[in-house]
Amino acid sequence: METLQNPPHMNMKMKMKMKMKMNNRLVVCAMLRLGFASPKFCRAYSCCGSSEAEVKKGGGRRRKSSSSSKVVVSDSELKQNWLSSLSCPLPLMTRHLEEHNSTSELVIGIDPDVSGALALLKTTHHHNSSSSSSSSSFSAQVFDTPHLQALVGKRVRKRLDAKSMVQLLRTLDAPPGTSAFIEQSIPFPQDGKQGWWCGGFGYGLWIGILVASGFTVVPVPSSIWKRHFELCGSRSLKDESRNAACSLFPSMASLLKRKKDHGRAEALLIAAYVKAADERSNSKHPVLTCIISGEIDHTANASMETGLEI
Amino acid sequence: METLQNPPHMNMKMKMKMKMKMNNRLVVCAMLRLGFASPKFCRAYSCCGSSEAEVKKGGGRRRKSSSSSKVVVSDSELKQNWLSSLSCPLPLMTRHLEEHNSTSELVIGIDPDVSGALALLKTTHHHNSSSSSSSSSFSAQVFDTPHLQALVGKRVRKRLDAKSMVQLLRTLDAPPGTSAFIEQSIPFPQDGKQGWWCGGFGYGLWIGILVASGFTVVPVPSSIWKRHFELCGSRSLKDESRNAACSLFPSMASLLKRKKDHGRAEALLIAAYVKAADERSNSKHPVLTCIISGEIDHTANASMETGLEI
DNA sequence: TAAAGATAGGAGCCCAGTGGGCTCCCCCGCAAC
DNA sequence: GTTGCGGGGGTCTAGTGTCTAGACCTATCTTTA
Repeated sequence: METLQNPPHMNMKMKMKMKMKMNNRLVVCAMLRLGFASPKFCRAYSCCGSSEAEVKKGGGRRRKSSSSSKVVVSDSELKQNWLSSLSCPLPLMTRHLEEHNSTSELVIGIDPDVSGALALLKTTHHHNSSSSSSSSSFSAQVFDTPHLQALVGKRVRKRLDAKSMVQLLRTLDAPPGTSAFIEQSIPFPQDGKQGWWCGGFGYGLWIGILVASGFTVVPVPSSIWKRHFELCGSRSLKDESRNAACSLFPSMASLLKRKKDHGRAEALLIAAYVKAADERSNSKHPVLTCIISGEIDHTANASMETGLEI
Repeated sequence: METLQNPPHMNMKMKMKMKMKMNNRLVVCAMLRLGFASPKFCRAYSCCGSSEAEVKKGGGRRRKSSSSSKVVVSDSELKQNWLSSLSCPLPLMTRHLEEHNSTSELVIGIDPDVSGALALLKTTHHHNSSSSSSSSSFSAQVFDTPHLQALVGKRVRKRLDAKSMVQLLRTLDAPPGTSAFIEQSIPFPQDGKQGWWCGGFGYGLWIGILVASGFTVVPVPSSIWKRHFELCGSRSLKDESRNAACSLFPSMASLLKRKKDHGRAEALLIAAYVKAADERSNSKHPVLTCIISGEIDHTANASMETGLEI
């Protein structure tokens, strides 16, 4: 007997619309706090101060030559849909979230290159009763991305090791829904095809593993955190980023001595940037626990009308 | 406090070597049965009839210009390492494997393109006591790969939907270790960079999701199953593959009527090819339960000396 | 092993015999129906 | 909405805003220390 079952992604557009109505405010506010969303992006959301009509108009771009008004969703909706497609709740996620000790926040930064790295920042808040300022200590870890030698064509090349990546993530013992910030793969036009392929492969492999493992994935363009650390200068950016990581994490200087430790520095800086943006927002809870908003999608059919707040 | 922990992929080479000693025979025999391994490839394995010295010599390629003998592992080892890096045992996998009802075999075929599909073939063996021939019925399902509209540059493009892919895989209710055969992404040199990027992205995303979800991933070049179904002809291969899928799965003809159903046909044919190769081998158990061999790696430290057989 | 510099690159299988020969897409934008 | 055809293509953010300017890599291979 051969059958076709409707996959769960059918009627996605309708589900997305409903979910967005519920989650827009949380997600956009989180992105605002992080500095990921440009004012224009947020203005397009009705919950952030603009009119609903502005949402329907779309972002005003990409109609350079297409005169037909085939745009049914706005740019903001597209961005939001893409972002929310990068986090998938684990079956037991809700319970774990409640059991999660919220006094320590985990942030993961990932450089997805084949010589990249994964950085884990654990921030523990100490609410000092004797002073009004609450200090926070953090521990940082960095792991080189597991890779192996593979035979591609007639050559031996480095490829990411999916199994070891999965096992590495499991050893982190991060609670489900932990936010993983991954640098976007944006190759240059003059780069070779193999560079483009590898960029997409590493990016996709990390996203797939993270989403399937229950993490909340947020892509970050490299220019974002580089500007934050004032690394957008002209010369020797690789060395500058390593120096910046050394000054932020002095005890990791021994791990950042070599040129080839650039990937470690990048992963650390991504995580550090997110942490800085998080603390700047004065939020009491981990910022990106809001972004996930995945369990709402999971229970949308049951509590569609009441699930406006987590 | 900042620390660096040695990731679990350290000493990978040594671990790989030990694991290969244990798993070579099983994996290679499985690949032989499937027709994935060329005779030359298998000859390089001592367990398949050749001498150990031949293994150490390497594959005899890729030393076109490099006169230095820097090759320390053979081509076969590289291939095997890559293959074994594409399956990761779930923590509770061993138990689930034993509980798995072995009279039904699942095979997953995947076309990783953005308009691709996933095919699920479930074979149920009927051992008819009245006749000597054991018949087998199978059910086929096919799912379009979930995708969404994303804003890339100033354009709207189709991108794979990671969350829906994960949820789709969960609805399959496949036992851990189920084999997923995914078509390899091999772009052409004259193809554009975006094609190369997308090929790598879809390939990596599927692999990441599958490995993290506990599936056993086996990449399959498209030429393999196309030759098996004698589709390597010259003209209108897209239509031919759809016709072939229709004849193999007559009741799915309604799902393969359009040109754009090419991805469904490809996924079905990949799964059908694997099933055919599986049955041709007259194996009593699902062939690729052997390939996983992941739990050996998981317990290698404990039972390194005794774990020669599963 | 690490670094620097320069350019932007297929990959896989089979057969015959350690290289040759042959195969294979994909994405994306636009126009037409 | 689907098909057919033809060529191989950056993308992102922020500002001077419904466009422009300026920013950003990567992989792979060879040589040198």
